[in-house]
Amino acid sequence: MSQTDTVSRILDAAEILFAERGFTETSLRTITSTAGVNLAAVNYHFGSKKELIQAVFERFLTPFTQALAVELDRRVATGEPLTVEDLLSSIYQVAIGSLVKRGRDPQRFMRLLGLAYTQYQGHLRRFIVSRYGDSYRRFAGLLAQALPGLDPVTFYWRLYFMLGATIFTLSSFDAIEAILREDFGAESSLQETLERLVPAASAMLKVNG
Amino acid sequence: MSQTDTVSRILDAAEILFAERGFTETSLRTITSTAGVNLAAVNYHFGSKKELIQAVFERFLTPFTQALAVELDRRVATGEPLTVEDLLSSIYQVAIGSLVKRGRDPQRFMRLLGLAYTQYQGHLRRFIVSRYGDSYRRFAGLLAQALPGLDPVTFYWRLYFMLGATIFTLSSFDAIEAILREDFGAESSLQETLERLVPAASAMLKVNG
DNA sequence: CATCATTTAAAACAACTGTTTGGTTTTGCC
DNA sequence: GGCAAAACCAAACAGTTGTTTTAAATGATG
Repeated sequence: MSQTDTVSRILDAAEILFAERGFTETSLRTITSTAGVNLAAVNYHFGSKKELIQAVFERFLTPFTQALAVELDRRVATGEPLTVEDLLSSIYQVAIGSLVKRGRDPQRFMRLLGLAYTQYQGHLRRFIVSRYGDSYRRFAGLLAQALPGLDPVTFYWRLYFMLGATIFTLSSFDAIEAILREDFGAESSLQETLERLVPAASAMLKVNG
Repeated sequence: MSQTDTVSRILDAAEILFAERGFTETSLRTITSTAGVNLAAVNYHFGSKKELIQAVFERFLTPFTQALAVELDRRVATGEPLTVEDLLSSIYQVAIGSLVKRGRDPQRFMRLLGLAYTQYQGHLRRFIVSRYGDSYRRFAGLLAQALPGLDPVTFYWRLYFMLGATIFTLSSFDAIEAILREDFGAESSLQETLERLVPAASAMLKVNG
C-alpha cells in the first residue's frame, strides 16, 4: 500500500466517522479498522489525533476557499455591484461544486462545519480561524458592502443568524428531509433547499428595523 | 447531606459541565468532584450517565414548556390573531423568564439545546421528542396559522432555518458577543440580541418567493 | 437504645482511550 | 544487488472511562 493511499484512506474514514459521531466519540481504532490500516499509522502519518482532525478540515476547506476566491474575483471583475442574493448563491454553489467535483458529500462537510463550531475543541477553532480567517473576512466584507446603511453590530449579528440557519439546517439535512418526506411525501434535494435558503436568508439580512 | 441536596448538586454540576464541554467530554468523576459528592452517587441516584443527561434536560425543559403553554393559552384567549412577531417574542421571553426566575443562566440552556441537536446521542433525541414533541407541534401549528398561504414544505424548511439561527447564535452568545465587543466596543445583552432576532427571523419566515 | 433501610465511601472492575516501542517489511536509489 | 530511508505491523503502555462491589456511616422509627 503506497503512502498517499494509506493517508487518504485514513482521511476518508475519519471524515465519515467524525461527521457521523463527533470527534471524541470516534476512536482511532474505529478509524483505522474501517480504513483497513494499522492503528499506529495515524500517529505515524499525522502525529496525533488533534492533527488528524485538523488535516480532515484542511482537505476540504482549502479547495473550498480557493474556489470561493476565484468565484468572488470573477464576480467582482465584472464591475457590477454584488447583491446579497448573488453572494449567498455564490458561496452555496461553490461549496457544493468544489465538493461534488471531487466526488465528496456536501452534507458531510456541513456536519463537520457544525461540529467545528459546537464541539469542545479549542485547537480546531484556532486552526480554522488562523488558516481561513481571511476568506471569511473577505466574504463578510463584500456582504456588508451589499447592505449599505446597516450598522455594523446589527450586520454582524445577522451574519451569525445566517450562518446558524445555514450550518444548522444543512448539517441536519438528511434528518429534516426524512421528516418532511414522511409528513408531506415531498422530497427535497440539497439544491432545492439552498434555493429556499437564499431568499429566506437574504430577507433576514436586508429587513429594516 | 440530604438526598434532594445530593441530587440537585449533581444536576447543577452536570448542567454546567455538559454545557461547557459536551457529554462525552465530561466524565462522571469531574461531575461528582465539582459537586462535592461521591462518584457512586450518580449511578445510585440516576442509574446511568445517560439517565443523568436526560434528567438535566428534564429539569429545564419541563418548566419551560409549562410556562410556554400558559403564555400561549393567555395569548390565544384574547381572541386577537397572533402574529409571527408575537409568537417569536413570546417563546423567547418565556425561555428567558422561566429560567432567570429560577436563578439559572439562559445561555447555558441554549448551549444544551444546541448539544441535543448536534451531539451523537440518539437516546437524548428520542427522550426529548417523546417528552416535549407536543409543545413543539403546538407552537409550530400556531406559527403556521400566522403565515397563511405559505405551502407546508416551505414553511417547515423556514422553521428549521429559524431554529438554526436561534439555537446556533444563542448557544455561542458569549463567544460572539466577545468578538463584537472587541471589534466595535459595543456590548450586546441577551435581551438586545433577542430583539434583533425577532424581526430578522420574522422577515425570513414571511418573505415571498 | 436497638433496628433497619437508606445513603455514602473507597476500592476494584473490565473495557477502552491515545500513544509509543521495537522489530519487520517494503520502497526508492546508487 | 546492496543499502539506507520510509512505511508498516503487532504488542504493550499508562491513563481514563462508566459501572459495580463491599463495607461503613447515617438517620428515622419502634
